[in-house]
Amino acid sequence: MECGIQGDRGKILTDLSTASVNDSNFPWNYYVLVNTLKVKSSSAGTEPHRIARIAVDVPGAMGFDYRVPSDLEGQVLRGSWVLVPWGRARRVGLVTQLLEHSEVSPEKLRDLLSVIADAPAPDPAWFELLEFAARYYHRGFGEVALPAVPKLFRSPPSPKARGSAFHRARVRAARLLANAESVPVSTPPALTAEQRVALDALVDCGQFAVHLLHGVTGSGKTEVYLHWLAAVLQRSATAQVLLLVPEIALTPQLIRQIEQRFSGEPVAVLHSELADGERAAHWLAAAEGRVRVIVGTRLAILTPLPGLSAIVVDEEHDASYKQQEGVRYSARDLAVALAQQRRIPIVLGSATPSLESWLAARRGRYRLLSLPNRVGGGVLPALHLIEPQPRQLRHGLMPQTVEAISDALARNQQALVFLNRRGYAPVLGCEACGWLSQCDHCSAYRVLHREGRPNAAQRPQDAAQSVPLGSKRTGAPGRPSSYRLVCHHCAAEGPVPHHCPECGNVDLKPVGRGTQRIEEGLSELFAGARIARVDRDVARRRHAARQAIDAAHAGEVDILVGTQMLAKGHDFRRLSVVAALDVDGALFSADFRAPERLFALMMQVSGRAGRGAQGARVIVQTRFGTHPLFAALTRHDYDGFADRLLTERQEAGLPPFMFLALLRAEAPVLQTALDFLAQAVQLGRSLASGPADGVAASAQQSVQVFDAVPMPMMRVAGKERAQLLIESPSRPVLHAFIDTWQSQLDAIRTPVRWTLEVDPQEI
DNA sequence: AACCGTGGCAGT
DNA sequence: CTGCCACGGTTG
Repeated sequence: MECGIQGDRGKILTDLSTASVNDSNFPWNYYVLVNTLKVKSSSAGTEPHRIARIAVDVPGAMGFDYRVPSDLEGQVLRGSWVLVPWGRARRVGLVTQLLEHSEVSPEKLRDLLSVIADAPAPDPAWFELLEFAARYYHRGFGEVALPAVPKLFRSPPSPKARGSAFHRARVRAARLLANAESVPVSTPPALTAEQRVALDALVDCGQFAVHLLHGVTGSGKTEVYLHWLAAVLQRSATAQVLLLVPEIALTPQLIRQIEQRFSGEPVAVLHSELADGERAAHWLAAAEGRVRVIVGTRLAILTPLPGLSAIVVDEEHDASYKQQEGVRYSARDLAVALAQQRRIPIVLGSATPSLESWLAARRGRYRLLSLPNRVGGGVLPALHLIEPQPRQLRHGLMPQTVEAISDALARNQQALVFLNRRGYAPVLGCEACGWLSQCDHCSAYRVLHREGRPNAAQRPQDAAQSVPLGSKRTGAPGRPSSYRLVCHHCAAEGPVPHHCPECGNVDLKPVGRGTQRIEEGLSELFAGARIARVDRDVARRRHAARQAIDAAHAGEVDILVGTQMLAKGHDFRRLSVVAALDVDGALFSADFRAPERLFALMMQVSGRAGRGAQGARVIVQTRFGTHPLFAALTRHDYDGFADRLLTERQEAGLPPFMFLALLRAEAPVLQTALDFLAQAVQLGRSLASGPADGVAASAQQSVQVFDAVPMPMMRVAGKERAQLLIESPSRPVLHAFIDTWQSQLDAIRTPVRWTLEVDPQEI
């Protein structure tokens, strides 16, 4: 079997780890200069090291220097976990460097307190990944490394606790390992010829290679992953495999399926919802190589995995791989960088790959594997576009939509109504004067929510009735229900005013529809049908969303209503109609990625239909049925759509042909943020057009600094925000630019809070 | 992030 | 004159 993509590794390196100084394109002098300023290098010597540079969990910090007490010399290594004094408190830190001298004045230096004896052994490969991420996202090592460590290991040991956090986690992990032995074993289904071809093409020989597994919904990508990972595990007793999944897909069902498939093989699960103790146990078991199968969401990529031998990123285009706070890393990109660093193969799977991956495949840097057909000969559902006519709409549905749902119910099949807008109505308005329920703190409307009513799934007989607003009860006797106005962007919420705050008119009307209102409408249109709603409001109540989904699987639900929470991973056997409402907003969004996301979402939503049922249909109510996006959707033509978008992106000078970074600023008053950004623009432009030996080697490698603009949602939670975009066709040039620019920005004394984001996904 | 010290301001 | 709060700088 051929291993890797011959002759192309250099290219991949340039693309994904261009901050690496190994790259010949890299402006060497520049980089070295910047980094000596940031991390003072040590001179090599034979004397024992006296100073340890230690990363702690502090924003913006590269590391802090401590003296190594003489009795600890030899125990303090790069990668050691240590306890250090921090002001009057203590902190856990990681040793990043050993030095002989510190630039810090001697009177400030303090001794580190102790080495945490039973912490995991230093993991150089993990450090290499963290260093890459810190460099790539222009953050301190500690900012990247410590959030990647479970909270229990980060907090200094309390004298009261018995044993160390590591010890307790190890005990727990042992229980996890013991339990795994007792899982019934499932025999893997036979692969289709198509799946077999894809599987055979996957490399499992310890070479770096990126495979893009492009398979339509229902084509059995998961089976290919699981077969491949099982084969990798079989090759070596110490091999570990990592399966990354989108947040929404990490369900107990998936975990169970994986546990059954890797019979007797314990599975570590890593995601942010885990309780602290559980997360610590799974993390430690993974970090010490005791668990060989690791399944997790984006944060799992930053776990030490000493035996890592293969990576799968499922639904690689999914937005949840992008961390949206703190260090805004992309777990998918880091996964590719990690695979390259560890010289192991990686599979990126999707029905609608990101344009970044698609381009890489088109250029031959990623190897494209296709699963164009559904397993079991299932056909993709037919797409129907219906233009909503205001006079014909009933509770937001066109007659054809109502009819399709009726048909499905009559044949004892299920329907899914998809609407990416939770709440009862997106706005409350006054008909007399035009007042709208604007949020006081954000540039957004407060959303009308209905509260105090159980999910219809639990009380299907409790049909909702239309009720005048302001009423404190629904038609259901004794069951109080009230409306509230809720801002989706800040914590603000409040009661519905009894009369218009502007003109006093008492006739306030909900404008538009959210999932709650659609749910209510459906229960009127389909009396007796069992309806369940799944959105973030339902999911807030523990297990409620899962119960609704389980009920749907069990055939106890006729119509599912929900947001994109319903779009992924679920495979409803009897689902034959999917209706998507109100998707038009995304067609004309200011964000250039909106069409790409809408296409992926529509493919995913429609993929829910027809897996078990014949003649499945997807109905999209849109006023823009002639939009090329829908033509491509109708033909199930991702390739054509993606190629077309790539052409547009190339012409417009946008990713994946350009590399972007975003400087965001927020302040109580917009102008303050804009003033700061104006300085940043000035500094940036003189830097970009600087001397010939500066950042811009040629016009083709230049950095362009755009003007600062208010963010699309200018005000959130009382803060006004603005941003400025920089771009370059060369990643190394962009990174070198940011290094200098960032240090210039650091020197500006300003009350403005600013952050720099590399590879922003939302603009 | 969490903590401390400073300085401005209001209230006694 | 005292007490409180807000802000900004530091943590090695």
